[in-house]
Amino acid sequence: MTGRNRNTSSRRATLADVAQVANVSAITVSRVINHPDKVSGELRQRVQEAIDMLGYIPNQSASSLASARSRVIGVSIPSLSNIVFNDVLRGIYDVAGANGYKVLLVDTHYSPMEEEKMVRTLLSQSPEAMIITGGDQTRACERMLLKANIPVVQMMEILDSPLDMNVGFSHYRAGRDVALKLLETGCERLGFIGARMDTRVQQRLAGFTEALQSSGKFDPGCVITTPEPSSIALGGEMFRSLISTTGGALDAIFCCNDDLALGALFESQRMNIKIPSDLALCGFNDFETSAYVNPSLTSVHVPRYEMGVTAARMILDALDNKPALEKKVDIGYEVRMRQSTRTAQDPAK
Amino acid sequence: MTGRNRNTSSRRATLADVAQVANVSAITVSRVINHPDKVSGELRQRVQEAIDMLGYIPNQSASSLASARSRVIGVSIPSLSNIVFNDVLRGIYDVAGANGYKVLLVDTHYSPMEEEKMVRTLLSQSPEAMIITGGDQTRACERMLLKANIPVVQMMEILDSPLDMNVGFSHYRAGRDVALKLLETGCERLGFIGARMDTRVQQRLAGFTEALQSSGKFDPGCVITTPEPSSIALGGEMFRSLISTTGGALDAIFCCNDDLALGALFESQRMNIKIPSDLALCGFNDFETSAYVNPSLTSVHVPRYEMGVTAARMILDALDNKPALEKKVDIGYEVRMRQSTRTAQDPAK
DNA sequence: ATGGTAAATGTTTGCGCTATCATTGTACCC
DNA sequence: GGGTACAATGATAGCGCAAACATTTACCAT
Repeated sequence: MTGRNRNTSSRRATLADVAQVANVSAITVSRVINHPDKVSGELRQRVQEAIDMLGYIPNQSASSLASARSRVIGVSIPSLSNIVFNDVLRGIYDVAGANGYKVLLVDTHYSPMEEEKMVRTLLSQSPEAMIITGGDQTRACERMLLKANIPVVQMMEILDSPLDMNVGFSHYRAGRDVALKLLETGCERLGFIGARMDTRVQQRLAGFTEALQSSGKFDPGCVITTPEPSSIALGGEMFRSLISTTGGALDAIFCCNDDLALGALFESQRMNIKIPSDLALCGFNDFETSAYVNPSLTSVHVPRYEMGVTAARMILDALDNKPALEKKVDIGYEVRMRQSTRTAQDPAK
Repeated sequence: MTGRNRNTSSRRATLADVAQVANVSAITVSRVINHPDKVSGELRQRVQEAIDMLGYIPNQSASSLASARSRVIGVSIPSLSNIVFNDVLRGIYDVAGANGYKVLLVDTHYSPMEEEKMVRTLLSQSPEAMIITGGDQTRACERMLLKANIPVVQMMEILDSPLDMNVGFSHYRAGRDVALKLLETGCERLGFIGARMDTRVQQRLAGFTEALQSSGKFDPGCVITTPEPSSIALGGEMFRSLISTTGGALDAIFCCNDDLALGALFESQRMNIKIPSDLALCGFNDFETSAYVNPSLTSVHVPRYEMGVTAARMILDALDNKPALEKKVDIGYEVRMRQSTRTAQDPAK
């Protein structure tokens, strides 16, 4: 089979190949793909047939280069394993995909240095916009993002001075509200279990601490943290450790996320500690498990999917030059009181 | 500020800009970035300074176009919300990232038609390789993938005739093994709860069914399935429903995944059904929760992270023209017997 | 008829980069 | 001292596409 190399089978087909088969100019093929309304029905059909025949797939690199439009949104998250980001990503993908945008996703492993590298990688793809997590970027990373001159959304938390746009909620207030709610149910001695201790967890702890201090009930000896990543296993270990160091004198424990809280809950069952009568337990993020476990777990619910959707919509509006309604959106949260904590009416110990 | 448009501040810097500042040719700058060993130390430093000064970030579209290398691996998964894929993705990202590849990820929502569209999108980015899920592609999708003439890995399940490479395990054998293990512990009447019912779940059910039929213990009335996506809530509902239709005569239930199994477990606690003495329960995928919940949940453990790593490594080897050790890798699985099932020695009911 | 307008299609050019080949400089050998 | 070998750098061309501008045709109002 001579000529195999220069024919349809081997080389990837180009616009020019399609144009030749359809007996039109290359730009007409381009128009059929990008602006079909600008081509007559007859030609449109002829070109489409040639495209199908050759199995033509446009070369997006060439298109991006020529048109300065990549149709890519860069997204940076700190962890692929933390399922908190799944829902957020789903929101972003749903909105971006429905509007013809691809998502290029990177994982920074909670490291600003790595984030800087990853953002550079993303920017080299000429994304039309970026969605990044939190406000803890390096100076160099901020400079790159500003210089890129594209819409940027920082998500997950509310920032004092975002680079551009911002959607999230106040982890500080959420942590404070948890403490207040626990106090309301008659709990006096409150403990805290925290892992990873990224900025958002630190803010939760700060709010929690502040609420306790202002009612004179803060005891640093009841706070236990670790830089290790959260897991159910770790929650169990830290629970056991906190119970032993405090001599079992705690009324309630706030775990910085539901992984830890579920680990604590399961461990408490093994230790024969009654939840909530012996000890109340509160998590954060409100996983589906938390609502169904027995006793069900009090947690802070966050509209993560909606946050992803909002981030993507803010980006799209900015790209469409729509006047942004707000550059900063507080997506809120809700403390969901369940069986793992006591009720105000029944603060029995 | 005249001239602002043509200077560093506004327009994105190009190779030529860097070259001019460093007083070298453009190709030298390119070499500093891509083949630094081919440039003398002095020039390399001068160029690097110019790059830093201008905040130059290469345009990957132009690079891809000129070099026919995109450094992109396309990955297609059926669901972003199903956390089973998190671990797999983590494996892929870790290996791909460490080797300078970007991952372009799409979600097909378990639809072959959507998968076809998404694969077309991925191919338009000229990926150097593709990792896709399962073997349930449309004919057109298969044709596109073959025509692209790049390494392709189909993952998650073992296929009879993969398009190219394949890593996964036999869901059929896993389902069969679960049935056999449950029979070994003295369970006679086995039920099945399945949701989503994608091909892999169907294979688990087929294996499960086959094992029961060959020992004359299969009862289709004990099988309950739905095309809805799995969730803990759904697991609870289906459990309640299966218990009521079978009149509570079951010895054990195999849930097609751990979401459903945990939902069933939590619901059984509320219904005051004793696990495993009244009823044994087995899940699939072995989430972390399953090992720590009380009673701990028997489940089928799958090395998902390793599967992702293996998929990426197979791709890299193929791209390096290393002789692939095997085109098909069985990553295996393991039925982990825990407290939610009985033991062979103690088959008490 | 004449000019004017708009729709349909084509020609040219350049996006930013790298492969390829060409050139220059430098060390080294017999 | 003339040749060989190789390292370092540069000039040129072209990757595939779409923006910008040009041309053709059809149709209408005057």
